[in-house]
Amino acid sequence: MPLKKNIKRDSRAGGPTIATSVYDRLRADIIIGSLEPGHRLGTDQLRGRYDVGISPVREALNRLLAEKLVCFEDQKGFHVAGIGEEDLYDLIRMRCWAEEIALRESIAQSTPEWEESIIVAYHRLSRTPRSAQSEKFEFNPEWEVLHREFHTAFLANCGSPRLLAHCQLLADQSKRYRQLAASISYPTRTERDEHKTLMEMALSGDVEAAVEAHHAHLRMTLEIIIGSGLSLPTGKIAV
Amino acid sequence: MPLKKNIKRDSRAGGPTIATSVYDRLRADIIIGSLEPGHRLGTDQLRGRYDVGISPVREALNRLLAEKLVCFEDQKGFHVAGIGEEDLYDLIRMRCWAEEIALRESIAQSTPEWEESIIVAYHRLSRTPRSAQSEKFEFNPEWEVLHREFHTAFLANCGSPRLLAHCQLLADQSKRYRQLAASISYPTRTERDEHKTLMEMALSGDVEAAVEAHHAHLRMTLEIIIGSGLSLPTGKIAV
DNA sequence: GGAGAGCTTATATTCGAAAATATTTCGGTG
DNA sequence: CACCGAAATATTTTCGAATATAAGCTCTCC
Repeated sequence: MPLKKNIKRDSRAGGPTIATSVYDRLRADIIIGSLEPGHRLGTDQLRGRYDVGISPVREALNRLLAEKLVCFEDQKGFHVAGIGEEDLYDLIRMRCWAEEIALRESIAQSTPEWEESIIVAYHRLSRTPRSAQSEKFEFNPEWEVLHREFHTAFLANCGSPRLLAHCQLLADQSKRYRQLAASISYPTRTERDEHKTLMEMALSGDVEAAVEAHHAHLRMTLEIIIGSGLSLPTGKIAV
Repeated sequence: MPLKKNIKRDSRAGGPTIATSVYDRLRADIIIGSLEPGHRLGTDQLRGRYDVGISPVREALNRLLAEKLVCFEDQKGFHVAGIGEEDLYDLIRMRCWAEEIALRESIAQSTPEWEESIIVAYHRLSRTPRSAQSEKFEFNPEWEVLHREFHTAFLANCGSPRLLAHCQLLADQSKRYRQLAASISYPTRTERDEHKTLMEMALSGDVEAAVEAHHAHLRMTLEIIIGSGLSLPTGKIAV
């Protein structure tokens, strides 16, 4: 259950507003799945859940529209955006396009610093456990941060702030699917090996091999979920 | 000056909320430039400008974050996102990438309906005046709607809702630059000819020619603004 | 002269009640 | 039983005052 503390008690000077804190927690709850796709986000409900007033709740909800994790309709309020098979296809496809461009640009402008950042990111990621618990999959926030840094390292040299931002946004939108895939495939999938391959291919300078390895990695989420035969909840998709 | 009516007087049942109306007007004012890049968006100021309460103003501002037309900092409020030369380069480059993919996919899956939608959109656009006034450039909302429909027609067959949405978002983000370019180049630039070329190239089935014509068209905004020697206001860019 | 503390002013944020709107329930009629 | 309209209930949205925070200004001390 939600941890109901520290939002009101301490001074916020120089720190996040209540609205920003609610935003962070709402976002995390949607990504982890404790607020499920399609779920109504009623202001009274959230007020109770996060122990805050209506105004910060509404501010947070409006801000979450930017990430397409939330849908909104005038006078009908907000609900968690849906997920679905077709959307997953589209999202992975989109990620392959965007990240291919960024990867190609990054390799084309390869520098020693870029290469080193990938190696360091791989090293950090590989010494962190994928799951917070070993018997069953449990979201590990630390691994997630390092995982994002690892993947960002490949794209960071592309020279386009907007492209990089877009790749990040797509990665964020993939998180819900990735959590699902992780809980299905854990502990069978050896992501560490996949990450090593990505690094080696990128550092080899063989653009086509690097791109293909990258695509294969992104598609794994799709294959795991579709292969599981799991029926994804429908509900309105936000793109 | 802002038209201060019809927000409070009529029942809103089934229609847009006050917040949504403010959002629309704020957005339009930013794009047209009456709210300039870098401009502080104080809640008291906007309250007076749009004759509404603080809550709808804040709701609208939070929603505008999604389109990167507005920047926000906890406790420091909102301001209009900046524009700049480097950002313009990046944005055009990004648009070229994204729209190239969408155009290639659309041509690859060409259908008679797709072709017809382009022809109809061209016809509608070409019989509408670019400027609301002939002696000098004045924003013509009708032309803008048809212009967007024309460009969307080319990409709509790409089969990816997310890619199409992203192209739309990039086009929205380009609007400020496009208004600027239009006021510089009017009436010299003959956009109608450019649009005709785009149509012909796309319908010819020559993918490379169509893509190149498309890129050239997108780059015109960049060339007009850079060629004018105009110094773009700086200020924080939102990507 | 510069740095820091304290005070004042401006404005961002939050509060929670009131107003507006949507949804559900109930009763009447054909 | 089905449909419609009215009333009741639930929820969203807005209101505007109160509270919290940042920014600017002044004074004092080293």
